[in-house]
Amino acid sequence: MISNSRAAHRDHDHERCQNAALAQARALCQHRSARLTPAREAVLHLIWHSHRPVGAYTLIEQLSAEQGHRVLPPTVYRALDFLLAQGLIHRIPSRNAFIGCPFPEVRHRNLFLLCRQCGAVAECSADTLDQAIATTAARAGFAVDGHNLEIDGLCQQCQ
Amino acid sequence: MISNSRAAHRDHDHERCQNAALAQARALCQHRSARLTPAREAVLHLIWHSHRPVGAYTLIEQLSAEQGHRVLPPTVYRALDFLLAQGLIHRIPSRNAFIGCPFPEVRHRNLFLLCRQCGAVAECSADTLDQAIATTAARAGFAVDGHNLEIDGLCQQCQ
DNA sequence: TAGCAGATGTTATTGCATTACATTTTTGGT
DNA sequence: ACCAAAAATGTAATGCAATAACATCTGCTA
Ligand SMILES: [Zn+2]
Ligand SMILES: [Zn+2]
Ligand SMILES: [Zn+2]
Ligand SMILES: [Zn+2]
Repeated sequence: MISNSRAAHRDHDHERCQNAALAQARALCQHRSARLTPAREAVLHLIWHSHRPVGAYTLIEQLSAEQGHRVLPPTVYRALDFLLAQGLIHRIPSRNAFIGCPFPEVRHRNLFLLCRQCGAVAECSADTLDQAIATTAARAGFAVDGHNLEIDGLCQQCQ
Repeated sequence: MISNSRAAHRDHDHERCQNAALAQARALCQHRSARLTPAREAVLHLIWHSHRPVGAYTLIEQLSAEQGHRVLPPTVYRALDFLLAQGLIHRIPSRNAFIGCPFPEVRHRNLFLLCRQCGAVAECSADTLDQAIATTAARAGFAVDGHNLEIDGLCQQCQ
């Protein structure tokens, strides 16, 4: 099992998270010949501002402030689409919000731990759990493409 | 494990599903002294029209047609809130839509099988899977309130 | 240098959900 | 039966999330 909950749900030097994520994104995009343009990188940087999911319109506001002129929805949504396609961010459906992926180089299913107190979201990837999900689906004769698991509760810090 | 996938993802006499759901809802509300008013029952009936999740604005249209006058959003959302609180329906966040719960009398976590072909959604309750989720969360020091698991893929009929 | 594909700018619209306040209906105590 | 409180419903307006459609620009390649 890999997880970023130790960082996400604790006090930590978050600039390291942010810098690491940006560096990794640049490396990954270079390797894939995908173009991490300034606009896309700016959105990714804003998303990594914290471990809390961010709404698209919040990003629009922040980006507008940063760039000194009014940024419109399609600009941000296009950047988000790119980042989603590259697996650099995830969308949290229950929140209509986006969060940075801490391990974009690894193919993985979606598994999030959402703390109702501090709002931070950690991501995990657990093969045993993915297996259990596959098994359950198989018992219903269901062929799995993918899944999204959101676990609500309290992180260790907030208990 | 309990599941309605045998019915939801196959040809079947769906009126029986609908009638059973309505009857059960009435019984449950009576037992709880919760008021399943005509408006609420009408919404529940519409939701049980099929095994596909329904959006709120679709319900608004259908209810308007049924009642012969313009029904406004808060009317439907209030009914939905009631039905959600009673566990008679669930919201599927990834679809912004609602679906009837086939076993509202049993306390359970959310686990849905969404067929990308036919659009039907089956619901399951699997203790072993709930356990696996709890275990995974526990390993991250996370105290679980609840979870929502949406599995995308193809149902047996559509494979 | 012409053409193309990808990326961005711009305007408008659609869909989903809630706030706030007025009115009506139901309920339980007298 | 009567009244007050609570619950439910009606109504208007608004806010937030996402997309459609079309124009323009940029960088690459033939
Ligand atoms: Zn961090
Ligand atoms: Zn991820
Ligand atoms: Zn049915
Ligand atoms: Zn259910």
